[in-house]
Amino acid sequence: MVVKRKLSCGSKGFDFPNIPKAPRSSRRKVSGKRADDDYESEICAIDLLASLAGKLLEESESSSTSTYAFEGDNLDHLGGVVKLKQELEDGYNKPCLSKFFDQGNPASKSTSENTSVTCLPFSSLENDCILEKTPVSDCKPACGLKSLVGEETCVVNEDAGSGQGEATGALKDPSHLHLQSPESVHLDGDVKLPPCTDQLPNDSFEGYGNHSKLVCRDDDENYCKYYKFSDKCKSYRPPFRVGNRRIMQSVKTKYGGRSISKLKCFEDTRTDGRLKALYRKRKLCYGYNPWKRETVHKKRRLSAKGLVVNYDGGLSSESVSNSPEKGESENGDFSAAKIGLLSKDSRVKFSIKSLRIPELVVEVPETATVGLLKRTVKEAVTALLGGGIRIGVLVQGKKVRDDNNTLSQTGLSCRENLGNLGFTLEPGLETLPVPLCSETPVFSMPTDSTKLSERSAASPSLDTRIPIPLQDEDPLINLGNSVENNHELVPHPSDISAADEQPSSDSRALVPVSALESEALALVPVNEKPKRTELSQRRTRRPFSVTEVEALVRAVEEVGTGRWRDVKLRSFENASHRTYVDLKDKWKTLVHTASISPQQRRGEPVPQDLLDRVLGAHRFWSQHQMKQNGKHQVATSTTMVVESGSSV
DNA sequence: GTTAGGG
DNA sequence: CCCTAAC
Repeated sequence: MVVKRKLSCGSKGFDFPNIPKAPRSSRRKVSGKRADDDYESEICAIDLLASLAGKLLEESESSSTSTYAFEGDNLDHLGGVVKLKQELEDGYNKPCLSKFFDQGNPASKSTSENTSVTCLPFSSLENDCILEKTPVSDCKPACGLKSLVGEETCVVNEDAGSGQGEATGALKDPSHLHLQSPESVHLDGDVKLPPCTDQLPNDSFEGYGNHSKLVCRDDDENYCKYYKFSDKCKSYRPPFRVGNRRIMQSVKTKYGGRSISKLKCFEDTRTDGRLKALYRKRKLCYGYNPWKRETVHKKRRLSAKGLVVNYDGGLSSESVSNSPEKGESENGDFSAAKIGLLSKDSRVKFSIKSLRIPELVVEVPETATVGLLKRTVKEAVTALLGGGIRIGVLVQGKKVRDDNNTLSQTGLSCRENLGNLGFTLEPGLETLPVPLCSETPVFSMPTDSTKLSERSAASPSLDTRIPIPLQDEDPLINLGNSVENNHELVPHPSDISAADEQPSSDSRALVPVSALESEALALVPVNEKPKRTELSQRRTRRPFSVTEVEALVRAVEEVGTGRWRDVKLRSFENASHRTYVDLKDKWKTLVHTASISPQQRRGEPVPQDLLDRVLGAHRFWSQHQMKQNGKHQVATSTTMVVESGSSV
């Protein structure tokens, strides 16, 4: 028989010292581990560029060419380097990149000296991230890619992080990709740069042969650099090589002034021709700031149908003139001059003004804020790119399907009119619609997925439907990150798709969704499989109002702590955005807030009387729980005694 | 699915 | 607000 005693106590009268709850001490707190693929979506833009570079290179190669495997520090033999710099910060970036280079990284210097070749001394690689190494083609490197910052660096900017907004970062119309002769290498000025562009090191995106290097950086001055060779070269394995390519990764990160360097090796078995970005720890490359939010730079306008998002600028690359007389780096580790693999002729320069995702469909309610819109678009782009994207090449408006033809065979050479070269972004093969979030019911999709798929297959358009929470707050505002809010809804008289080679593909980048009473909307990317990163999108911070706090306090006073579900049902049943975990967390912070001096408190002040009630309830229910525990123990032993003695 | 606690 | 272990 279990002895049960009723606790007869009011909400006051107990003033026991706070006694910690029975800790679940046995459980180990495993530090949050990030999925390896967390990074992939975040550098998908790099992936994209690299894929593009690889594609271009592939097409420029004749089928028999690779000779050398880049191994270890044999950078002298690199056929080329493509370096991409990406400012990333947990998917978002900040404008300034200078620090890393200010610290004496020699790689940062070469580009600032009017050389079109950025030479990265291998010695610096230990701070870099070498992802892949493959044999370098010795074919006539018909082209190279060099990205531009200012004029030399490619910046894939997902977030300008600048008050100027509209900075670099988006993907633009493939038709804007241009081929240029070596003599006319430069950007069309279509790429906008963040305010700190001038600080950007000239650690630019360059390409020679098949070797590419990707550099990304987050706002904590964390850098990752990736080297990658065209997959095409996989078939040209040096005799001494066995097995898969080895991939080395060296990541240097810095947190709070501390640097962490890691060197890893991977085996890459991938054969899909895409760059493989290998991340093992998100935090290795990105400072962890759980409150950071991201945006995508974009133009947007309100149309009759709704918001239209136009991605503008940001993804650009430029070919490199690999003239031997150039590119001798200070350290001379690998330069075009030393490489000597690149012929002086038949080189084609590409100035990729921009890439644009032809069609991106997201759904937002009218009441969504700009910040949420940005977030949504960012998710859409991330999902899009992360799902695997293919590059199509258009010449004279016709799609070039034979990847084995050389550029000249395709009719592309520096002597030809290259104005009609275009690139398209196409959805990858994996295009199963997957909900990105499930907090709320998924909307009906404006059009059936079949049609979307058809349209996507028939054109370079990509549809990605993304739900966003319907909220009245701009997370960026809440974060005090006001720079992004300088963006305005800019009326955009022209249809963003007007210049598209697919005029039929309408421009509804954003389709208004009927307002739902629920505070969150669902999204369904139509063509891309989102990655876990998207799935675990952090919710928008929604500070508790005093009213909510009061309701919470009242509920806790009534049902006690430890019954958060009841609290939720009792006082927050209609607040769909408040989960019982939220309430529990809020209570936790309330107790803490009430325990500290008013001077230490932040945010919207909570009336002292409420805080007093918090402490009172906390004390009471803590004690109550203790008594419960003690009673339970007594009861247990009593039961045991009874059972053992009852012989029943 | 809830709860507790660390991050 | 997220994540995870323990229930």
